[in-house]
Parts: sequence; C-alpha cells; structure tokens
Amino acid sequence: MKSPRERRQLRTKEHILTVARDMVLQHGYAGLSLRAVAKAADYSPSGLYEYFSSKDELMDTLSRRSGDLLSEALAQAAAGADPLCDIGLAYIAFALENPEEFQLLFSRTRSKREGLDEAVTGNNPYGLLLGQVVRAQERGALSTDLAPEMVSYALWALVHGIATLRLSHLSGFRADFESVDRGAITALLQGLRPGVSNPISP
Amino acid sequence: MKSPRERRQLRTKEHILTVARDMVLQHGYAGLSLRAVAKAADYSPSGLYEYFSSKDELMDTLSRRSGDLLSEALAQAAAGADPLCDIGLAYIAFALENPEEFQLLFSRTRSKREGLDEAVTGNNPYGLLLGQVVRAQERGALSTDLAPEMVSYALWALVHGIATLRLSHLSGFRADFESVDRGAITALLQGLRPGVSNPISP
DNA sequence: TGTACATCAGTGAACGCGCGTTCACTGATGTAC
DNA sequence: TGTACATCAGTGAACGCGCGTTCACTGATGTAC
Repeated sequence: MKSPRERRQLRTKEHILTVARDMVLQHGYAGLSLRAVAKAADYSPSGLYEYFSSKDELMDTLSRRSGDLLSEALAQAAAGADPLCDIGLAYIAFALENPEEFQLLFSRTRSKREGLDEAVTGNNPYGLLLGQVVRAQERGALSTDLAPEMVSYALWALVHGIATLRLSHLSGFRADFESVDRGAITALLQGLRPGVSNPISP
Repeated sequence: MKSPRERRQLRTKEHILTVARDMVLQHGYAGLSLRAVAKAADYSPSGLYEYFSSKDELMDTLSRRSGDLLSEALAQAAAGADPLCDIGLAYIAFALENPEEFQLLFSRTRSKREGLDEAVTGNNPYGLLLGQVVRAQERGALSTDLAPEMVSYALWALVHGIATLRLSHLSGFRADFESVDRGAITALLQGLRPGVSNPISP
C-alpha cells in the first residue's frame, strides 16, 4: 500500500503520538491499548518499545501534551477584558470540547507541588490563573485581604466542578448552561470583592 | 473451614454486595472483577449469576447504594445551623473519606432528569440541596431573584470540583484545606446574597 | 569501487495473565402420593 | 414412613478474548579499510 518512502516519513515518535491521541479522542483514554496504537500506526506491537519504554510512558506523554493544550487555551482567554471569568469559561469549554483529553489529563497528572511553600512552576494552567488573580487584586477587582492562592483554588474548583459534572453526571441534561456558568463564576468573584466581608482568612 | 450452617447464612445477595463493596474500597472500582468477588464471597465465578445477570448489574447496585450513603450524610448535615455551607462541607468530606465509592457513584450514575422541566425526584443529593436553597431564600439568606436550581447547581459544582481536585490532582498537596473550603463556599454564598447585584439572571 | 563488519530499527512469535460469560452437570432439598 | 420425581442453587471446565511485555531474530543501512 504505502511506498517505502512514505512509510519512512511516517515512522516518527510524533506520528505515533498523533495516532495515539486520535485513538484516545475516539475510544476514550481508559480503553487505549498499545497493540491498537501499534496497528493504527503501522507497527508491530513490540515496535513501539523503540520509542516508549512502556505504555505508561506513552500515556504520560499524551497527558502532558493535553496539559499544554489546556494552558494554551487559557492563555488566550486571559488576554480578554475580563480575564478571570474568561479563563474559567475557557476551562469549561476546553473540557467539553476535548472530554477525553481532559480526563486523560486529570486521571494521570498529579500536582508536582506538595505545599504552598513550594514555588508555582512555569506556564501551567494553575500558574496562569494565579497570575491573573494577583493582577485582579492590583487593579482592585478582588480584595487584597485574600491570599491569591486561595482565590485561585476556589475559582479553579468551581470551574473544574462544572466541567466534570457536565462531562459525567449531567451529560444528557439540557439547559442553558452557558449563562448559568458565567453567573456562577461571577457570583463567586463578587463574593471575593473588596467590601464584601472576607470569607477566607489569610 | 466453614460449617454448612455458617455457609448457608452467608449465601445471600446482601453478603455478596458487602464483599464487593469492600473490594471496591480496597482495590478501587476500576479493578473490580467478578471472579475476585466470587472468590472472596466463597462462590465459584459462575455462582454469582444466580444473583446478578451481569457484572454491570452488580456495579449498578453498588453505585446506587453509594448514592444512598451520600444522601444520608448530606441529610444529616442539613440539620445544622448553616445548612448550605454544611451540606457542601459534608459532600467534600464524604468524597475524601470514601473516595472509591464517590468515584464509583459518579462514574456510573447519570442524572435521570434531562431538563429543568422535569421534576426533581425524591431523596437524592441534589434534591436535598435544592430544598435547602429554597429554604435559605425564604429566610432571606439568598436573593430571591435567583432561580433555586441555578444556585444549587453553582454550589454543587463548587464542592464537586473541590472534591474531585483533592482526590486526583491535589492528592499529595498538603494545606489547610478545611478553612479554605469553608471560605470558598461562603464566598460563593455571599455573592448570591440579596443586595449583591445578581449575577445569575433567571 | 568493493568487501567485511557493526549498528540498530523493527518483527513475529510466544509468555503468562485475567477477564466476563456460558453450559452441561450435580447433589441437596422440597413435594406428591 | 417410604419412594419417585421435580426443583433449583451452585459448580467446574471451557470458550474466546485482549492485554503489556520479552526476546531471539532479521534485514536494511552506515562505516572502515
């Protein structure tokens, strides 16, 4: 079918990952099998061990890439007029549009941080959110009495909850979620404004 | 080992479910196998088909029971002085104390409702929360401009997000979550109070 | 330019595993006469 | 009370499946002389 030349061009780690990602998107991350990936990428099952030392390593690579995609989506959202709310909505949208990637991401990726004392690393979704929270405090949109990490956590939890509920328990439920989601985020942010008595003690 | 009499007493559907539940708690719901349950309950693998027509049916039964346990925990919390906040905290506590049951519950149970027009059924966790929201509105703790279902959804999403994050991504992260969680819930509720401009339009 | 050798991506068969489910059967119990 | 039969919970072996991983190997490519 394929010429040797075509075949050689396709035989890259990148191609295998692309194929694997497509399979996750189509059949779910839980059902992904090395053998199926190998077949789809035109390898024998053992051939993939040239590129990955185990199925786990392949899955981790996929998971990390999903994280990068999410970061990218959030970074774009952070450029708008209402960054905090938009980041939250973008988070939800990403989960709904890429359900399998979202689940892959959160089923495998544990936070590398183990406490508030450790620094937040780089360009990950949480770091991005945290940065915007600090900025919101600087321009007076959020009370400065609140620890930024706590605000970020609350906001993250809210949108994460919306995302996971709508992917699992509420899949099949029809409603105008878009406006409700926006409303919920706004409500939380209003509860964190200066003037409203501080619920979170630092 | 066991006398015939003892053996007969143990051979009930109830006993099988107890054994199965224990195995879920210990080894996770994803790894539960019929054969392992049969072995632990002193049956041959095929013997369980006397009680359940398939593994799926057994899992569904387990899942429904987890839901009942959660409902019970929330109902108790609703009896306190600050029902909405306490229900939320109880939801989080249940998830952390019974992680496998919580995941079993949400990996299998889809909402039977498919839209706001359908009635909320019985004693499930969401119905319980909704009832308390209505009561909070009646006593003026929440703006009556807000649709109760939307408030319930927002609150549920927040605590569900906290629960799932702490079970997955933030397992291993050490912090004083208890006070932060309480603060996050309080903040959301404050954003929904009368007087604060309504974020959710009905 | 030709030959001998080393490298190395990739193969194919096999290993050993556990799974859910089916089915012909057994053997104890209950029932009818 | 004893016998013949029906019921039925439960068994054990087998089916057919797919999985991740290992390993001796091949055959094309690159390198050195």
